[in-house]
Amino acid sequence: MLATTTIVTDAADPNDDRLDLIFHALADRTRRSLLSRLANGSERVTDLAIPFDMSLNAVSKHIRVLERAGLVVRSVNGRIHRCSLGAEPLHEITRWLDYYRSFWEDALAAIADYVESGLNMEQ
Amino acid sequence: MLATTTIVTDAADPNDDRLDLIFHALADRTRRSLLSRLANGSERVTDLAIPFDMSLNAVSKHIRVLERAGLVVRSVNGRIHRCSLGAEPLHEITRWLDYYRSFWEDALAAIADYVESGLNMEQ
DNA sequence: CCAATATTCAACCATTTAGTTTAATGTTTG
DNA sequence: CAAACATTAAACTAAATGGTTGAATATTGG
Repeated sequence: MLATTTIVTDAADPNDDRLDLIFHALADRTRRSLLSRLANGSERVTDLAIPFDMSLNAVSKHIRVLERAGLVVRSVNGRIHRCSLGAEPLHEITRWLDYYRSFWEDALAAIADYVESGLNMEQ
Repeated sequence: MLATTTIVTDAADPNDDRLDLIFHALADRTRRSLLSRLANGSERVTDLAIPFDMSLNAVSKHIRVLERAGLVVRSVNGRIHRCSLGAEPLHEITRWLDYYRSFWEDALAAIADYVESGLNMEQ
């Protein structure tokens, strides 16, 4: 059954700030690629930058974006900055998805029903 | 145990284009709010725009961004454009998450092990 | 100590974004 | 048909983004 709660704006929800940062960080293939590299283990900034066709500085900036989102954690040891994956955002985004998945699937099921029954879906 | 596959760039992967669009679309609270509205059922553009403190045109543009990402599907009937949720992106993003979740959890477990065993994680 | 290394900072540029306002387009309806 | 309605199009602005280069900072090693 469809939930009846109407979520309208959630204006100024502090969670929204985090989701903005997380989704924005993931909306770039270079950054997603960096994450997939880190899934194989932590790496220095310089090493992370090697395979990319852009300056070290650019990669450094990308890493900072990931860091702001909590997707990357940095541990500084002398001049070496070692990056690894951050956990919370994955959970956060998973929670977001899980929450909406039910609505989504309900809504899509409803649409499928309309289609099946041959009714006009408009109006 | 940690996976040994090294994913480096995945350059020009057509899937990346889609993920860019999807994550970008989700990286805005107005758009996420629109999606949550649509989870309660399809709506006209005008109605969707009502609760927001911005012009109808701005909302119209947001809807187009969601549409490009496949998150919203539009069915035009006369002058009325009825919007509803699109399914594939949810699956796409879920697949992405599921794929990386294993690496993620492995990596995080490895980090936890280091911490537990009191070893220096750098180098 | 001095040079090389690892990384960021700062200033800049082109492009995209998110919003605005003012038309334009097409559809209903009295 | 003419006016109201639903929506997009177009042109514009301010701010953010993704990249560059060149300098600054701090650490390490010979």
